[in-house]
Amino acid sequence: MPADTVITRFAPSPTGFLHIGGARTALFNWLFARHNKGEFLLRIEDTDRARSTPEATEAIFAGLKWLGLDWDGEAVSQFSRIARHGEVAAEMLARGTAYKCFATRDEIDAFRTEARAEGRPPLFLSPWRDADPSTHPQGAEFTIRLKAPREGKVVVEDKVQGRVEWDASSLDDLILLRSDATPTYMLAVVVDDHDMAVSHVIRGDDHLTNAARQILIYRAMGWQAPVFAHIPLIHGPDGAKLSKRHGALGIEAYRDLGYLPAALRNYLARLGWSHGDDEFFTSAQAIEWFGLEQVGKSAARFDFAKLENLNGRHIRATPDGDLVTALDEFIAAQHKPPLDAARKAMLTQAMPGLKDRAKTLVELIDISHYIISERPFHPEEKAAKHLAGDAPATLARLTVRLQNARRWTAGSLEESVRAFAEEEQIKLGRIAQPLRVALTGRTVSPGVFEVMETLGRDETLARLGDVAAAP
RNA sequence: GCACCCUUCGUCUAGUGGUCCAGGACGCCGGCCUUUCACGCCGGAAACACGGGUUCGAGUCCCGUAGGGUGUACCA
Repeated sequence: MPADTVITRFAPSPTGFLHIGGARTALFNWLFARHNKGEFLLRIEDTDRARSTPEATEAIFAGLKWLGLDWDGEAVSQFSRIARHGEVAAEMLARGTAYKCFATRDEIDAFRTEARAEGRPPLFLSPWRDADPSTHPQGAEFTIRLKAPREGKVVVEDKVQGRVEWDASSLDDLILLRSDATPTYMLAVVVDDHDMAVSHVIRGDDHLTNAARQILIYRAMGWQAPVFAHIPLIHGPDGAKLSKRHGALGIEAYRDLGYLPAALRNYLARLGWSHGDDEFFTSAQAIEWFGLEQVGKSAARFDFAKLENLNGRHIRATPDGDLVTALDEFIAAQHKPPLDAARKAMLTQAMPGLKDRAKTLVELIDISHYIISERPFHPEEKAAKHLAGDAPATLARLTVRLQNARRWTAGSLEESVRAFAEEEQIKLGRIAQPLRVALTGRTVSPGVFEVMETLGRDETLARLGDVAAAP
């Protein structure tokens, strides 16, 4: 593989579902890799054994698959690489860029508490940094710390944030290997990113200061650091950090709400990244256009109204047959009775009139109610009003005419109903609404003549009969 | 506390010193279309956080203030 191949990775920790912020990070990595014809890798950061669960790992896989973010190769378990992490720590010890620290947790905690109380920086400077090995306590537990430079600057040339620098004195000697010999996140990411030949690290900007520390580890090992790009976080509608309490729903919640993966990708890409005034685009276009240069620096708020609008546009842009398939899968996922072939055919036929009226799959099912459900219908309360007064009598007269209709198409049906309204000297609306309610049980539906055509003569007449028979 | 990042309509954003009395999109308001509701179309209200500089000229550069965010773990 050529050295200039772009390799990105998404590295979630399996401590819960794939949330929307993680999904966007994954999306940006995927977009960047695909744009550059590189690779998009997946690594599960499961070194925290207490909090990691296999269920969460599965949820992340499922979430990425549903969103359509395919990764290259097998997902890597960070925990499985624990031996290699230990090896690197040992090498750093040998190189003199790390040291054993025998300070106990209690000592460190006490130091920090005191420092804070006195208003001093709570940076723990280990007394073991330059200790002679002969003074090391025998058999005592120890951690391995990075021997970080005490002077100078640490610079991150970030593709999104620009040049950011810290005084080395503000960074502590972070722990590389815990006292139980397991690696910390800092060590593990660096070793894994290096070994996986990751060229671009694209992640949330909550990791920006971590980049400074990680660069120190790269330096200590004499490795070349990857290109960093810290993208801004997504905030909740109230501007606060997106947390579970603030509607940071798992990706599957968006699926259940009836959003299309294509729409979610579109929306998420547009959150923080732009390509001029383009708002509505396909993933192929996003891949073609994507670049780190057009990623903004400020946090964005999640806005359901806009997602919904975009979703509606994607629904309208989806071929009718695909929409029926999506509906079928959606219904199956909800454990509802599956659609039979006749209903699927009706849905496909009616879809042009249906999809204009739905912004989500949930709404699409709702507006398709007159096809999916069985007669007889019990009209909704406000719909029933259209069946009051002389409406049933008028409907009955219309039914007779309909029974003799020669052609059963929306066009000819409209002709005869219009003619009927003229004879009765009523406005079309006076008969169309009762007709709609009789046929769908609702006041809202696609054009009533299309509904009749979709339903067919027998079903239409049967529903009209139901109304006539009602008390 | 300290460090770092951010700040254009309610929201997402365009804007890389003059073409910006700031453009688009969502949402909102009004209208058209119409058998309902949508879709579509037309129109409207709505923003450069504040204060100093630099410059002939600043939304665009610099400094400060305010507000927001992130980090500061033997968590990732």
